[in-house]
Amino acid sequence: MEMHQLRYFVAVAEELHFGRAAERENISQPPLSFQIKKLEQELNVQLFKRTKRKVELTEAGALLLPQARTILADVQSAKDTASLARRGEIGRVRIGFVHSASLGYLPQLLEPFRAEFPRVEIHLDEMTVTEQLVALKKKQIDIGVLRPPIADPELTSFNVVEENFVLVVPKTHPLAGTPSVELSSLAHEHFVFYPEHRSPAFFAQLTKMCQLAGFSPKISVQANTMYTAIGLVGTGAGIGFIPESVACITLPSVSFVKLSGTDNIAKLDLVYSETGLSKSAAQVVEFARNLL
Amino acid sequence: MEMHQLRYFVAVAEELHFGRAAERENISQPPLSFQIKKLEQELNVQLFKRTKRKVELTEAGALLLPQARTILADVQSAKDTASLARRGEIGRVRIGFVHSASLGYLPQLLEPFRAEFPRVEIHLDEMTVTEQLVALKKKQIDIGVLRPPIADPELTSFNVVEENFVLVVPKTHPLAGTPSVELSSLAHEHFVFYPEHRSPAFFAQLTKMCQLAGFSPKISVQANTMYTAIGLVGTGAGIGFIPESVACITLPSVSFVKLSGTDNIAKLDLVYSETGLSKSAAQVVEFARNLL
DNA sequence: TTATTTAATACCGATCTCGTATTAAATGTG
DNA sequence: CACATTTAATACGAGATCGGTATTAAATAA
Repeated sequence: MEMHQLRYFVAVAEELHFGRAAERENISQPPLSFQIKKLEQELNVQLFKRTKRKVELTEAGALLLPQARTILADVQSAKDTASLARRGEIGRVRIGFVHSASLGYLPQLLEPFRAEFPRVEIHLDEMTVTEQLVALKKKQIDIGVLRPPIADPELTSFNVVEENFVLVVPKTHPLAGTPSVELSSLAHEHFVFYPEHRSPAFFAQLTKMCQLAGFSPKISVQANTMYTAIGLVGTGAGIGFIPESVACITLPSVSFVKLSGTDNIAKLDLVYSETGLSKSAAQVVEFARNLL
Repeated sequence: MEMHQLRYFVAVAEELHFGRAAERENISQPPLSFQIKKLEQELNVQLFKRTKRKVELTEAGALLLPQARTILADVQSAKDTASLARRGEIGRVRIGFVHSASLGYLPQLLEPFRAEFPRVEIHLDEMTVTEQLVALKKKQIDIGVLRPPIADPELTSFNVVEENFVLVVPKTHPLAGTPSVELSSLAHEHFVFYPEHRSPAFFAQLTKMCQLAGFSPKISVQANTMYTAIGLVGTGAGIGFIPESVACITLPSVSFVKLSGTDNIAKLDLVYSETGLSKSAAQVVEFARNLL
């Protein structure tokens, strides 16, 4: 049972006329008659009752017709799928991201992307920067969203978000309610920090930021996520830094204070490996680039 | 996109090895490679990532695989359908029947038939004898179940049920409760009869039966169905005849009495036209014949 | 009876598929 | 590091298949 035989069968079944069906299929009538006969021989059943004057479907033909149509439609749909896949408009993209990207950048990127590419399945995994770099190498994720800088020469990256840090303080702290504060005035404070092993570069950035302001931060406790950091600040464990976009999480026990001064910028980069990047992942990358 | 290309594609996708896939499809490796390449060219997308050492599906290939399997399975199912249709084990059979056959004969025939041929769709239409004969000619039904005799030489028929008539009388009638009665003793009674136009032969049979017993029946009212006849007897409109199998319908207001004497046989015939009988209808006819 | 319509048949040429032989490249081994 | 082995791709030729043209046979209509 060949594809063209099914096409021819459907054409004859719909036209009920070999000549017109042949015309519709852009072949001449004799080979069409031949192919129908061949199909009938293979199935060992008469599909059409034909007199010299009239063609009609047999019971078997009528049963076969909808199935033939389904098969041809499925073939078309398979072709469409291939076409979408070629353009990266269908597929699966696995994205790793640091927890702090989930509030600001990720929705900003993915909401419009999903609207334009509804058939691209996005698989999200919250991971540390370190984990993301490993997963990118192992091809376990296609794209990482993390805090720069990254050193690996095999990975491509570009900056997608730049925002200021803000200070989180307990409601009971003298700074609570202050519009802004100089970083250098915080030398005596105790800090809720982030563990070095999860994001060495981010840790280094924060430390260097403090040192440029003239002090070494006294770390009272380390929090795995910024959400817990805010919580810990609320319990009086110290004060902390978070990127502005995370400050949309408010607790009754904490206040946010602007940091004045330069070089207190929290960056977010999109990272991927050029080699073996899937078409749909490339679409996400391109989309992110155009968003800038 | 040809059928064999889909088969080859699925084989390679499952084996992930051109040599083994070729063996499985009973062709040699070069033409298989060629067909896959051709398919990729038509779809304009790479389906496999192949090094000289390893074959794996691309994203597009992985998306195509389930669809290809579906298509191949549907083709197989279409072949199965054709095979069943050839043997008359699938299809639609339209059966016309007189109302009085619905209680006794029809379930007796159709219940075991449906068990053996579950994919044959049975379409039932309650019709008068006259209507059935017309519908058979017009090919509106495939088979009729009616009360003989029939005269048409183009129709084939055989007897499927022979049963005695019983007498229906009101509970208040002197005969109520009597075990049996001679037909000839009913000359003075009024009868609930059946209209001649619905089944001329049946009407004639009943009339002749009475005349052989020595009287002409006095008809008080005519009932379209035997069910209404029983009801009318219950209201005191007269007494009536029904085939034994219909006597399973009881009303508190009526009694049934056996008729003694010969030639009071109600017959039911199965009728069909040999010409243009569908395979599945032929299966029903054969099944009915074997049931005897 | 004749003209017309329509599917089937006969035959030929072009294309396609498949097989054999061979090549090229990657991996594993002595 | 050279060599054997594995595996997919390439080259080419034989046979099958498909489709085209010309024609035939049969059924209907005039």
